[in-house]
Amino acid sequence: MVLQRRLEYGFNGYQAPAMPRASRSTRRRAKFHRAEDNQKCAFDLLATVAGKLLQEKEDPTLSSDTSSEKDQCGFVKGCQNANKPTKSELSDERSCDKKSFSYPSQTNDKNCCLKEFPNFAIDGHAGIASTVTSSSSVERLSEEKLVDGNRHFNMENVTSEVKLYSSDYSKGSHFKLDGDTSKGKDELHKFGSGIDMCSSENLLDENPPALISLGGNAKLSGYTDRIPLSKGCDYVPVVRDDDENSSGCIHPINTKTKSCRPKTCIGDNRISKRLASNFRKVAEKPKDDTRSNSDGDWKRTYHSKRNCNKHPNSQMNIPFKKRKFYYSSVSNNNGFIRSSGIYYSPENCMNQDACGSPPRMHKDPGISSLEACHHQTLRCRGSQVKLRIKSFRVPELFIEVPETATIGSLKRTVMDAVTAVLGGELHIGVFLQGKKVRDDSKTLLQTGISNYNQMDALGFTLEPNSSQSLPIVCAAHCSRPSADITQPVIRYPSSPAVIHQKIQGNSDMSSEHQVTILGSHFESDHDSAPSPINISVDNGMKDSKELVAVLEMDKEELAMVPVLHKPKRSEVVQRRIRRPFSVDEVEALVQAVEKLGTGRWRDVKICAFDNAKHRTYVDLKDKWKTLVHTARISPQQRRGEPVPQELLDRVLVAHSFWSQQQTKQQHKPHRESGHVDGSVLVSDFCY
DNA sequence: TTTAGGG
DNA sequence: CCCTAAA
Repeated sequence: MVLQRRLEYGFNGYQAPAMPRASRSTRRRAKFHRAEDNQKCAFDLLATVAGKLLQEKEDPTLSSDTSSEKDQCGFVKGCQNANKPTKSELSDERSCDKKSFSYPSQTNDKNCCLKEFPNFAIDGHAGIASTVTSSSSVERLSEEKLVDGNRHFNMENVTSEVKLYSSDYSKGSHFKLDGDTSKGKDELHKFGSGIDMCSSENLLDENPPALISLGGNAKLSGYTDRIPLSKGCDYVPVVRDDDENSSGCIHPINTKTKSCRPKTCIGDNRISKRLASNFRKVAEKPKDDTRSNSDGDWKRTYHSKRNCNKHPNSQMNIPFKKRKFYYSSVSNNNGFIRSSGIYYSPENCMNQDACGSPPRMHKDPGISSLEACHHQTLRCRGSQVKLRIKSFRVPELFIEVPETATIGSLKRTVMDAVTAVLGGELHIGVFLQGKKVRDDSKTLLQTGISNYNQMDALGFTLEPNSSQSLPIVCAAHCSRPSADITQPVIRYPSSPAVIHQKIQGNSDMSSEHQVTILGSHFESDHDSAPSPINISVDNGMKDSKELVAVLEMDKEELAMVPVLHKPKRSEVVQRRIRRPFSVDEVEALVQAVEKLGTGRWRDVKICAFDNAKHRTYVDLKDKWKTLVHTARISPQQRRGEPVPQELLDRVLVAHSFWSQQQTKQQHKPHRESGHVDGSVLVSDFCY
């Protein structure tokens, strides 16, 4: 149920200047200290999406697993004498535990309603409006779209636009890319800035979307760096998606501040800081695997997960990744940005006849690939082909935020959306005469690119990586029967059925026209590395998610081909979903700790949570920590599902007891691991 | 890998 | 829950 009316912002692609990624440390600072910081990166955004979605979409398998009942007494008896069990003893414990105690079933099943949360759709249709949203949102969005002729908002940077849709007629909103002319030329040379999303009211009438001009370098408030933006922006009219059927995939984003979030929201802003380490660890945490496994064999699950990680489908569950961009560019007198580290190697084409290998991109790791040049030029100088990218277009984006959202959060959301698009791993597609050139082994000459007369027919596209960029959350088509809660129910729409899109060609500068200008109608590339955001468009234009590079002839400029820094796949990670312990789980934990004591979390895990794949011994340790804390605070201060006081009392007793035991053993290091004391005392806990 | 403890 | 030093 929609609790709030939301503003929905449609972002058509806009000129993509270098979109920086704040350093990790910066992000962390920003997250912790500046809630309104516009540097909040897209990772947070996506992580929030993922987390929210996951939370809302509990594992149906676990949720439905209500058959098991635990035999508390059996559990205790089985472990009664296992105060300090050896490995073999633990094996015995396990067997007895399994027989007598079953991991409490999940009870916190939740519906999959996502519409309460702001929906955020990143739709990579280059120049074509599209909507990716939940069905519920779609309805609302569609209604508003159909009725709302005003409130559109265009944010354009060269060939881009940002549209804002709102059902609220009383207000107007718009964004603008704030050209920062206050900075000197030196600033123009810097990369790493953002876009200043300014908002004002009553600026829009019922006509057309406000178009925002750009000049100089746009900035995003809060950014310390500047991105030089190309001048001479041209505008693209709003092209809206009026397809009521636009549904299937949603990208919920919680843009609220922490205080505004639903209590169960887990999409906290701490996500990104853990990305790096998670990237490293995701594959080495077998017990982190919470994938539901009917046979309870976590090892098998572990292996399957490992294998799954190598599988494309698995990668598609990875919603975001750590990205690092380096910017080192200079702008020439023409205002173009030159990336000296990326260029077509002349040697590859000097001797085209003998050049059996395709032109290779030489990439300086220190050079950003997002340096969208003002113009992309391809020309032939003898046998040497030089290219320059004129501009990249950011696919249109649709976001949805509550009306109560702050301007700052709105800015941040927009920034995140843009960053998410630009930060994804991209591939380069080459189009010639409207046909996609698929054979990488062909030479330019063989392909015809070296033909000067056909230069106008050459086009480049930035194609989001199918496994990483632009994660789209699919709410309506999540077909994972044994969905692992920790494995985000996130997928990239690879089927046209997932996302519907229409082109509203009501303007002379529609996206279609732009594409026409590019000299190509884009052929579908479904058969080759299906783009995660392939959109079915009824005009034949496909791969609309691609960022389009405009080619222009330029006889002066050095060839430059922007290329995105390719993040390592191993950096992809997803924060585990928060799954509060149920009372049954707490009870199981308490019993296990009563028996085994604190400090033996692995044993506790094996003993009481062996079948709970998503509970690691670290989790259990953490839970015990919180339980002790909870037991010590007043009931009024406690949050979440109330834990029976009886359990909390036991927690305190067990905790004090085992703390005492630890102290004793520290004073008696010579003593055996406490079998005698333990068994005697532990028996007190076995009622 | 586990434990322990801070974040 | 995450992260990580230390064992």
